[in-house]
Amino acid sequence: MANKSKKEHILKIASGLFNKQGIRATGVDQVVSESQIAKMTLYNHFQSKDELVLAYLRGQDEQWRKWFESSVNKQGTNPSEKLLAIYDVLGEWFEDPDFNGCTYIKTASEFLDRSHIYFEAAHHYKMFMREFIASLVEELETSNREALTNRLFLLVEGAITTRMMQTDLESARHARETAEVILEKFIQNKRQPT
Amino acid sequence: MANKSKKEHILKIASGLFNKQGIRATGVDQVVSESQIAKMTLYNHFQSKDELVLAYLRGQDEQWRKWFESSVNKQGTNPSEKLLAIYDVLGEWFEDPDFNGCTYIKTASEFLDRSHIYFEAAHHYKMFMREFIASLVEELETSNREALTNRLFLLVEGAITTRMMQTDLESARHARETAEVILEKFIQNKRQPT
DNA sequence: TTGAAACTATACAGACCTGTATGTATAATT
DNA sequence: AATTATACATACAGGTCTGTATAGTTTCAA
Repeated sequence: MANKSKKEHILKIASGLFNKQGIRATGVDQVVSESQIAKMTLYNHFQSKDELVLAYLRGQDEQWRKWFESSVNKQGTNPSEKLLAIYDVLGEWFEDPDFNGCTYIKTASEFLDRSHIYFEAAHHYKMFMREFIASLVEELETSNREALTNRLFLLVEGAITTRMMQTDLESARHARETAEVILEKFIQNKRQPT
Repeated sequence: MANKSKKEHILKIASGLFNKQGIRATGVDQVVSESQIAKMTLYNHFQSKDELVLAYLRGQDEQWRKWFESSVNKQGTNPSEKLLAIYDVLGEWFEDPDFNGCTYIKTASEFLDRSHIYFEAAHHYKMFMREFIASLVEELETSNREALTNRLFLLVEGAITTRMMQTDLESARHARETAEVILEKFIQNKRQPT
């Protein structure tokens, strides 16, 4: 196994455990034993568990967002279609048998202190989602872009949370249907009569 | 200090710590020292940390829901007013300087295993919120009560999550404004002309 | 083939965790 | 006055945690 890929291997195993069990519940020893490496190898690549966790948070963002944004852009051709596709892609995510909720909602829940470095990271990465919506809304013809962004973002977070909590297994569809109503309300109707 | 109130005192201190720091991050020793009691006193009242945690989850539900439902019922006189009042009351909750997010979203985040007793408890208590909405929707004249309940519930959970994550500090207002649009869409317009 | 870099295994330090054991103090009840 | 319940302080068992120390082994390039 090559030098660089060993670090990636450790990070991959650790990410899986953090996602499934939580950060506090996952010890370095478990990461070591499941990665089948020596403990010192981990500490050669990561200065501390903190650094490993931050790499995990960064990696999840890169990986997940790449998948999410490309999936959305594939499904929709114009901005309002893309905005609605967000909820369809969420639905695909929810159907993944490995779906374990949103890394950042979970991390913020575990480290609620706003000045904690993990909370800050979680907040930071979560804002990208909001900005992705905002960038699509920007392309729309509507009077109040910020208000629309807030509402659509709210629906995304609600869908993720209710799905994670198992309180609404069809939350993605419900969010989409709600988004449709909201979008209609905000968009100056420019549709061609068919 | 009376017999019964000692148990309540311990539970109160523990609940504050669980809420602020999380369940895993709060050790029995800290509960003991901050309660200013002997460790054996805690273990005389609670068989284990598990039992203390379950008492915490139960207590939060009783306490919070009593406050929430009575606040909502105070603010609204008819069902649709009450449904919208939900988001105003959420807003009041969010302004509490001790606001620390939803106990059950946090607990589910910390103990993601669906068969874990804490996750089950969190899910259980969370469903009461959904049922509260459903009971109000029940009184409305509308065609699809379940669909409306799902949407309003989604907005509640989205508002709580975005507020906890600090990604939308006005989420209660945004949820309310969204709920107004949804409600209008679902209710057969029976308003008297004014 | 030699030498540096990376990895391995094992042991340990020091702090934390949950839960128990022991013995004492206090106050109400019998 | 004796009993009972409750609380107290202290110590400890046995396990976990993060991180380090040490010494031996593999890998790979010059």
